Amino acid sequence: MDGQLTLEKIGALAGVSRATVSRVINHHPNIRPEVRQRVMQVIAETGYQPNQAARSLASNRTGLLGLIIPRVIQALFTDLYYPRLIQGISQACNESGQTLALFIFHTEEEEQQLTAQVMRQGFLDGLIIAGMHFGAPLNQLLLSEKPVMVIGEPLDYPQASFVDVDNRLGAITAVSHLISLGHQRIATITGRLDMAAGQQRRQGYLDALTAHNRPIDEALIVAGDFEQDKAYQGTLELLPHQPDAIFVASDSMALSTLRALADAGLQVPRDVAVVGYDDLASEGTAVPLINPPLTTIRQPIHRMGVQAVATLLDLIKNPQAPPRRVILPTELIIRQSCGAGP
Amino acid sequence: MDGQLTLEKIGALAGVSRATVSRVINHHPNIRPEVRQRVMQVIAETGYQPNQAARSLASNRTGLLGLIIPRVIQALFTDLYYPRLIQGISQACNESGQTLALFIFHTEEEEQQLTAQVMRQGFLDGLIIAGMHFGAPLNQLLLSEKPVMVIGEPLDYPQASFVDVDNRLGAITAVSHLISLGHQRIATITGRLDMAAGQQRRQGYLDALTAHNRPIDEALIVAGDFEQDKAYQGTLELLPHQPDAIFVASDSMALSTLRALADAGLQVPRDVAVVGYDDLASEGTAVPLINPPLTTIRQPIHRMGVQAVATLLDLIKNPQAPPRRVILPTELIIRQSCGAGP
DNA sequence: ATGAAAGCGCTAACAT
DNA sequence: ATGTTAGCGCTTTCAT
Repeated sequence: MDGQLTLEKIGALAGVSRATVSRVINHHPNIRPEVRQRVMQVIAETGYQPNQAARSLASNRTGLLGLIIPRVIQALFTDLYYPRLIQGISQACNESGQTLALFIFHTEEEEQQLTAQVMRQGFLDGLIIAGMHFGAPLNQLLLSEKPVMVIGEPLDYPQASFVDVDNRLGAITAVSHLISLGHQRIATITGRLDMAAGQQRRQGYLDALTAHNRPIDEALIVAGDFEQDKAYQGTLELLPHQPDAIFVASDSMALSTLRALADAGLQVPRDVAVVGYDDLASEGTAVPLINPPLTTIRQPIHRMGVQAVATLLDLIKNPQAPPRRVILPTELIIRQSCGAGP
Repeated sequence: MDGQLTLEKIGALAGVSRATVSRVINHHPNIRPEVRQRVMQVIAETGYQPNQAARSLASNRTGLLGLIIPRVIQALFTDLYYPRLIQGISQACNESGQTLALFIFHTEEEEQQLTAQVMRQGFLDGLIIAGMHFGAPLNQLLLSEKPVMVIGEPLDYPQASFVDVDNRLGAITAVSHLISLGHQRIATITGRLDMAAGQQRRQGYLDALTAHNRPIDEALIVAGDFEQDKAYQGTLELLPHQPDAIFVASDSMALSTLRALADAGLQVPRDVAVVGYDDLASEGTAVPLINPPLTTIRQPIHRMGVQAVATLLDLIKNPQAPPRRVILPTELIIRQSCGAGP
C-alpha cells in the first residue's frame, strides 16, 4: 500500500520471486494455475499497478502511439473531420491497450521543435500522421525508424503506408448520380490539387463524364482548394456558364456554394443541383439550419482511424513488412440538394 | 548512429563522463562553457535523443499529462467545444514541453478498465478531466495521489481544483442586455441543473431579473438539459406565454430554439429575441447558413485549456498546495438574434 | 515451472 | 566543475 509497491514486494507477499510475478502479469504460459491464482490475489488486494516507465525501459515498448496533426488549425475549428478521426483512433487504442499521444502543431516553429522530440527513443512505438503536408520537417518522420501510418494518401511518398478512401470512385459516384438525374451541364469545384483527395476527386469527375460520353468543359471546372472563400468565388464565376449541377469536392466548400447560389437568387436543387463530399455537414451544431440538406459522398472517417491503428500495430509487430495501402469505400448519401431526395 | 546512442557513448565521443552529458542536457548550472559547447556539438552531430523511458524511470517524471473525456461521444460530434479545448491544452503542453495523452471513454466498460490504467505509476504526471460526471469510477481519480485539474466546476467535489468561467455573471450579462433592449417577458431555457454550468446560468437569469426588479415567472423557465430536442420542445411550450425574448443556456440549444421559432412562424429578433451561451455557433461548418447570427455569451474555451495545463503543472510542482479555483470571464457577443446587432 | 541475475539508459547523491 | 556509483522497477536470458 505504502512506500511504492513493486514486483519484488508483490513477490514477497505471494511467496514467489519477482520474475514469477512478472510472468503472471504478462500472461506467460508456464505458470502453475495455483501460483497464478495466489499472485493475482495479492495483486488485486494490494491494487498493485506495474510501473510503466520501468516496463518500457526493460521491454523497449511503451504502448504509446503518436497522432500528429500538423498546422491545420483552421480545419480543426471548421469541421468535425478531426474530432471524428480522433474518436476512431482513440477507440482503437483503447481496445488494443495502447495509449494515444496527441501532437497538434500550431506553428512551423513548433513543428520543427517537436518533430525531433517525437522521434526520441523510448517514447512512441509508432506514429499516425494526419493532414500530411510536404517539404516540412514532418517528412523526416517518414524516413525515421519508427513505423508510420499516414491518413490520406501522401502523393510524394509512394512507399509510405497509408489509409484513405477511394476518392476517385466516390467522385465518379457523385457525378454519375447527377448524370442519371438528367443534368447536362455539370460543373465542379475542385479541392487542393497537391493533395490526393483534391486530385483524385477531380479525376473522378473527369472520368465520370468521359464514361458517359459527356464533353469536358474547362469553363465548368474551377479551383476551390478546399477553402470556403474560394468556393464562394468559384461558384459565382461558374454562374455565367449556366451549370445545372455542381459537384463540390468538400462539404465545407459546398456550404459556401449553397450560400453563393442563394445570394445569386438561385434555388437549390431547382435551378442548380449540388453534391458535396465528406458528409461532414450532416451532423454538427448547425445541422437543423442547413437548407437544403446536402447530398454528399460519405467518408468513413471513424473507420479510417480504427484502420490506421490496426495497421500501425501490425507494422510495429512486423517492422520490415512491405508498405500497406488501405483503401476504404465511400457511400453516396442522397438528401435534397441534388434533387433526388425526399 | 548505429547500435543505439546512449549518454555513455556521447560522453566517450566528447571526452567526458556520462554524468556531464546528462548535466548539459538538463541545463545544470555548473558546467564549463567550453565543455558544454563540445558536448552540444557531439549531440548535434550524432542526432542523439535521450531515451524517454530511462529518463522517466530515473527521475520519476514522464512529462505526460492525461486528458480524460468521459463518455461524451455525442458532444464530441455535435459541437466544437472539445476540439477547441483540446487545442488549448495541446498548445500549452507544447509550450511547456509536456506531452498530451488523450483518453476518450466510449463506454462505461472502457471507463472502468482504463481508469485503473490511467492511474498506474510511472505513467502520467497529472490529469485533466473534462466533462466530469459523477458516481463513476472517475471519482477515484480525484481521490488518487495524482494532481488533477477539472474543466468545469465539479459540484460534488468542492475541494477539487478546477477551471471554469463565471457562468452566473455571463448569464446576468445576457439577461441584462435583453432588459436594456426593452424586453419585458424574458424566458429562459436552462441547461442540466446537476452541472454547475446549468445551475449557475439559471441563477444568473434569476439574479438579473431580480436586480432589475422584474418578477420571476415560472412559466417562462423551461428545462432544456443542454439537449437540442428538449430545447425545441421547450421553445414551443414557451410560446403560449408570449415571451418577447429567450435566454438559452447554450448555443447548441439556441439553434433548436431558432428552428422552433421559425417553424412557429415567428421572426427573430422582431417577434422574439434570442441570446445563447458558449459562442460555439460562431464558427464551424455551417456558419454562413445560420440565420440570424446568434448573440451569445462567449466562453474562452481555448484559454481554459491553457489555464488548466498551467495550473496542473503548478499542482505537480507543488503537490500539497491548496486546491485551485480558476474562474475566467465571459464576453457578450452582440450579433443579430437579440435585435441590437448591425 | 520457477529463481537468480544481468541489464535497459538515465538521474542524482556523493566524492573529489 | 566533473567523475563514480548506486539505484529506478521491470523484462528476460540462463540456470535449475
